[in-house]
Amino acid sequence: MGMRRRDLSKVFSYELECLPPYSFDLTVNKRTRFGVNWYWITPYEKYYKGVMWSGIRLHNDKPVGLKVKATGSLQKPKVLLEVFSEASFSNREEKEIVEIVDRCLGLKDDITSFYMFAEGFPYLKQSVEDLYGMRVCSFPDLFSAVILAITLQMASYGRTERMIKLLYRNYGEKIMFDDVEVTVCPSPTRIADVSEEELKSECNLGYRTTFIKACAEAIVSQKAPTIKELADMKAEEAKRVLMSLKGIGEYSAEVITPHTSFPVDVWSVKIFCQLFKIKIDRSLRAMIPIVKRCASEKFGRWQKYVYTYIINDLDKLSEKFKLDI
DNA sequence: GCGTCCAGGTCTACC
DNA sequence: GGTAGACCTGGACGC
Repeated sequence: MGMRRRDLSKVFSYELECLPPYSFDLTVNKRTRFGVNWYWITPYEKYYKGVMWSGIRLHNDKPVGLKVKATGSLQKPKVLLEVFSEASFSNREEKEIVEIVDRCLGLKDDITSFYMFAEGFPYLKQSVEDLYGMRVCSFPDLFSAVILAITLQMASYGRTERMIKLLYRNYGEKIMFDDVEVTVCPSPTRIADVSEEELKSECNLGYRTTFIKACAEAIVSQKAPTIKELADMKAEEAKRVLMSLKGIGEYSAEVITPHTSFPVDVWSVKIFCQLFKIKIDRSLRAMIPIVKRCASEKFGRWQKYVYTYIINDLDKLSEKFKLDI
């Protein structure tokens, strides 16, 4: 395979505005699932002393290095972004990069309204206290979202992480900037060019291989929308379009969509039934639509925030609310 | 140790 | 318009 490494240099910096309260640390360094840290943009990014080095791809697949840090305080937050690349950017590209980072950091989310809403639910009140300032992160592009959604299917946390890391290691790209090395997401073009046999054996993807490849091809041939296009659609429309991709069912569409959603699976449905006091009177899989309906009625536009705050606070919630996980 | 079972979802093929 | 059964890999469990 022999991954070439690109050396990038600084092109521009930008100060992003964000609505308080904002915790950069809790947002980019989510400690989900009992001490396990989840990545912000790539599993190979570096986070050290409040500074994040990560990388995205632009529309033309060109890798871009990001150095992001928060200055100021929870109540007077500022985010400083430095951008690295092999070549300079057009104004439009600069704008695209800033928009992606803004969205991935959830900077413009009206979190104060969510916190007021959360007052009405004891478990949310607790989570807000525990994770004060945390935002929901969006995805930089459709393909990285698709990779996560598909590798989450029918797999333990360990297996998901292994598949993702193999995909990034084998087919992603190494970039070096600010003396830090980061591996970015594979481009859909690269994955579309790899044979199914190779992809399957190199990344242990199992039957998910076909799904990943079909999605990569749909993106390359522009049959799939961009994240931005999905965001501009109505929520139901975005979900419908996502579900028309091979390997993307309801759960994956809800993981990927930039709109609010509640991506319950057979593992998390048990937790939500306990918190929402829903009686488990059938198989866990059959409980999923019931829990989803309940979440939609109770939480409306805050569903994704509710989901993320609960899932990221299970250590404390399970203790306090005696959850059987 | 070695087989067997089945999972944190989706598709296909049947009603 | 709804649902059983197959599907990769690999961890859990029975012997």
